Amino acid sequence: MEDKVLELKAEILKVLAQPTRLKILESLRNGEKCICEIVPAINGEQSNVSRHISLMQKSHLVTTRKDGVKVMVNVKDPKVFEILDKVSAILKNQMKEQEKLLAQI
Amino acid sequence: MEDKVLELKAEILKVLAQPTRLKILESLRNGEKCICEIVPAINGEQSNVSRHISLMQKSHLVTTRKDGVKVMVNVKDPKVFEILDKVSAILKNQMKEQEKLLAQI
DNA sequence: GGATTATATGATTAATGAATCATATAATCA
DNA sequence: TGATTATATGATTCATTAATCATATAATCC
Repeated sequence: MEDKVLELKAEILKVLAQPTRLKILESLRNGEKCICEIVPAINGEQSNVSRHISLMQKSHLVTTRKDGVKVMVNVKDPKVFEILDKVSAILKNQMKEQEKLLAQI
Repeated sequence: MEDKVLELKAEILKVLAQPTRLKILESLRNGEKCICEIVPAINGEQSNVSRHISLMQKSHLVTTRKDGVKVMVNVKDPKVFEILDKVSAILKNQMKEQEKLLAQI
């Protein structure tokens, strides 16, 4: 695979690879929310949440639209959630293996 | 979702979110390779490849076994490739949108 | 117009990570 | 044993990034 494509893929993954952004994305599973709803939902700081959403928008993982004073945020491609679910599945498998190892003690 | 779980998910994604590691993983799609094969396959530096593989092993994304002097590397969970494929799919969609925008000019 | 609410952003700090060079360890073979 | 091949690791450098505080912008309502 070409290097540029790999870098683009790495960039997308990098945006996903951050706990606060994962929290924000999880809070958007049920659809659009404004930033003012996301902040309390994830117990975050306004300026920090704003920056993270701006970053995710720049990398085209979320879309935003203005509704009066509010900025409504939505996850653009549901495949994002499929990726997060696959990561969960990998984590679960890892846990199972750990349990097996523990059982041998 | 609990914070600790989100951090674990972010850690897995962080391991994937690096071009050199993506290259290594892609080189392992067809199965086990020793580090000495991976280095030329991705046109990388020996010490760097060694470090990246060690890191992926610590986060349980690859397994390693010794075969004489060689260290054979394998991707542990094929779901990793499914994730990489989903990222590719997202990228392709993004490209398509860009083309649409360009066509409007 | 002034107050309020929602969002954005500059500046700073602290932490993390990738690459590289040099060198160390370790297994194999002649 | 000595040479060779494969891998690991310490030290360094450079770059990136998350969080936070303070403040700025911007829309809405009274």
